[in-house]
Amino acid sequence: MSRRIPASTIRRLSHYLRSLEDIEGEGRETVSSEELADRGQTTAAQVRKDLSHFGSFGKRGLGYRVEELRGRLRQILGVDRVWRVALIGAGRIGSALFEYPAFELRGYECVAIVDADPEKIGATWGALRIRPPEEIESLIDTLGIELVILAVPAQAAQQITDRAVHAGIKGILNFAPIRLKVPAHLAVEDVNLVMQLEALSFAITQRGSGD
Amino acid sequence: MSRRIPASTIRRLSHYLRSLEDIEGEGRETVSSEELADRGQTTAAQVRKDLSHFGSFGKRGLGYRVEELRGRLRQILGVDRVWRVALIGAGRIGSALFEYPAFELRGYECVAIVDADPEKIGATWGALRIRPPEEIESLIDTLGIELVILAVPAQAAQQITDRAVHAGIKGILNFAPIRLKVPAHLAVEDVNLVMQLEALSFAITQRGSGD
DNA sequence: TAGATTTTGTGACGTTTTTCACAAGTGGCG
DNA sequence: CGCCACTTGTGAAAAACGTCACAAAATCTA
Ligand SMILES: NC(=O)c1ccc[n+]([C@@H]2O[C@H](COP(=O)([O-])OP(=O)(O)OC[C@H]3O[C@@H](n4cnc5c(N)ncnc54)[C@H](O)[C@@H]3O)[C@@H](O)[C@H]2O)c1
Ligand SMILES: NC(=O)c1ccc[n+]([C@@H]2O[C@H](COP(=O)([O-])OP(=O)(O)OC[C@H]3O[C@@H](n4cnc5c(N)ncnc54)[C@H](O)[C@@H]3O)[C@@H](O)[C@H]2O)c1
Repeated sequence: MSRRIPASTIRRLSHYLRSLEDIEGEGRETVSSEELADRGQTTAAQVRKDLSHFGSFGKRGLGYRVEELRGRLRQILGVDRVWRVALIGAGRIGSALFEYPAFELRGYECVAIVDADPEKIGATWGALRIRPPEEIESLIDTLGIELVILAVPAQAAQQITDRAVHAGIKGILNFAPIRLKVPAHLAVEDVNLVMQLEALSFAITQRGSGD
Repeated sequence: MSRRIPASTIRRLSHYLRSLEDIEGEGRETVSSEELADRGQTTAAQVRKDLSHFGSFGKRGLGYRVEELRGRLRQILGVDRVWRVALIGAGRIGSALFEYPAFELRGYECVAIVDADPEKIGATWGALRIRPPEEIESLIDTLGIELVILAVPAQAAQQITDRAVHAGIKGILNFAPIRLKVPAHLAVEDVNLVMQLEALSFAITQRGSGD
């Protein structure tokens, strides 16, 4: 039951949640920390330590009730409710994301799409009409949007961010390869695929030369 | 000059490299650890420690010569050469990635596209023709492919991986939301956007209830 | 009920990573 | 040249994170 939670713990909690869904799908009722560890590339002690930051959810000798733990994790991760999301940038990556069903399945509901291209503004994607950037603030405000998926070119990203932040959003999933300047309290997750490719080439290069 | 390098160091090195490119674009010749730190959301001491794992590249009193450090980082990260990449899965995310210029700019050159859909096989994207999965091994072999960008549905991912690994690839950028089973020496980077959204909703939820 | 068996929750411990602090280089300038 | 201002590189200290080991709780068996 501690205060500051390591980011690595949060990542693992997401894995545990996915594993629990799988296990529930298999019809199982309980699960041990050891099994969760096996499915998540970690150790049983780590699983228990991770969970212990938030309380004690298991029964000694038995393990965890799958359904209960799943509910607890959803609560902890804040996915026990619907999050209203705006997609800003209806380009290549934006359209792939929009059609990706996994987001909505997890409670992230895209309720607005914004793009600056006059050719795109007004077009309909699913049930949504693409809106111009001028409407960002009012959309966020009237639709109660808390999260933004930012998929615009790098040079537009900071400006859009400032406006979204000003309108009261709470978190950003940022695809633009820049470090956004935001108030300290705001949550930002960067998706940087070039960095991940570089991690791969480093690992491969290192391995070859190192030992 | 140590042996085992933290993953967080590698991530920061990528940031430093990008910052150095910006700085070079601004026409500057030298840079201090402090300025690199400011641009990278870290500290000057951390920058110096990160670099010190690989040697000493700066001059006391002066800082680092931008061009030289950039070259060293490219060498360290293994991006001082071209990496041949296969894109497997020519769907929504695959097509966004294929058209993303940042990869090629950094030396990741897509030299093959594979998809299982008969409607897609044979189509041309840029200068490439989409190949059927049966050809994975021979493409990897004859084209000298070392990296795979895996953008197929989760249920196909492991099978494709096994074949690519068998054919000798060295790293995988994996978009499928499963943990791939690969030999220990193989480099895998997972892109898991749902996990990143969950990190956001956790941070937001936590902040609200915590303090 | 007693004893064997299982598995959690957690304090203590060990390792990794970050931060700190400063001696030692470097160039500029009077 | 000698001093000053600046900045690196790096041991040592601190903090963060992960692992271990075991008492405690729960079930099962007979
Ligand atoms: N394509 C990829 O695979 C990929 C991968 C990782 C990151 N990214 C990053 O994601 C961002 C978008 O990439 P993309 O490939 O989809 O580019 P894209 O050009 O296909 O799409 C960008 C969209 O943003 C719109 N836009 C531009 N300025 C805008 C503004 N001020 N307000 C609202 N909309 C605006 C454009 O009209 C366009 O529709 C870029 O920052 C890119 O670096 C792309
Ligand atoms: N769309 C997104 O925004 C997004 C985001 C993150 C992760 N992902 C993941 O990326 C993967 C692809 O997603 P998508 O949205 O592009 O799906 P998609 O259905 O649009 O594309 C998948 C492609 O893979 C091809 N394919 C299927 N089986 C194959 C096989 N055995 N060999 C070769 N090709 C095969 C299909 O023909 C299709 O073209 C999925 O695992 C998904 O979970 C998608």
